[in-house]
Amino acid sequence: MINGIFKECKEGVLFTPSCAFDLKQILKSGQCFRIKEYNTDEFIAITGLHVVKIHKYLNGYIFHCPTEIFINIWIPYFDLNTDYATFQSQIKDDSFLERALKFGDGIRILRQDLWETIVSFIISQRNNIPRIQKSIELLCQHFGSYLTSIDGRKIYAFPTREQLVNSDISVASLGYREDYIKDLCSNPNFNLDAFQSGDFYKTKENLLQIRGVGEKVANCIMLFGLHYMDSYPKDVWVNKLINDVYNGNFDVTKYTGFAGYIQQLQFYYYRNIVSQR
DNA sequence: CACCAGGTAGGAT
DNA sequence: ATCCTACATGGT
Repeated sequence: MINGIFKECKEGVLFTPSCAFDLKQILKSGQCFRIKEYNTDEFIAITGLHVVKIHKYLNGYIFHCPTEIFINIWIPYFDLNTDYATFQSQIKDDSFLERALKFGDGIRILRQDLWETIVSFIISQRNNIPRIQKSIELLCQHFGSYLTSIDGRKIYAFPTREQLVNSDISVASLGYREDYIKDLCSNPNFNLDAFQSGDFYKTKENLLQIRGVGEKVANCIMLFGLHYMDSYPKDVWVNKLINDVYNGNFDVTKYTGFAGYIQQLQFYYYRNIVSQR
């Protein structure tokens, strides 16, 4: 682990970050829709069939799980083996980005489950974040496997394709996106292995074959579900910011190797602060 | 009432 | 190839 240290404690694992780890920022950064702060400084994170309670403790976080699970599941999920300090040190000569970094210095790019990411970002199109979260929560509650209970809250896994394919998913009120999800679940040609080639353009081409996936959603899936760090999704906020701050052109090639991280910093700062005035 | 939300498909030019 | 518009739903 590069940006912090961890050690066993009686509740599980105490993780003390040295760089770029703030759960509140991460859950409000728009890359994931299911990390929840259910009480002040008490969080639940879910990936695949794994659930963990995390609570803030001193200048770190306690993960309520065995050390082995922390190492095998949560270190990769929170991308703790990537050094964000190196990325951050390359931000200079750009006062907007410097302010964005100051505001969102706890953001990391998660390594989320691919299937969940595909479905979630199809739902995200022309939608707003609270409603996306609600729809996804309804899908999980109605069709996902029950995992466990944390402080009285029942936790469900994200539904598999098999769990969705013959279900009436209208309870999630996805609007016109419901058809996209149905198509995805029932398309016999769809196979998650198609996105594991390791080639940026081939992978994007394959993603664009999915009905409901265009340029922007494909880039989100590439960044958040496949960890292509050079993917730079342009949504309404990023387009607005490029116009307002950079007079219409932002040279992303300056940040090769971590363009997606730069995008997250810009998105999080602009959406939460600058545009609120 | 109009307008917006982490856009895209399908059709017209 | 590039431009245009309809699109479900719920919130302000």
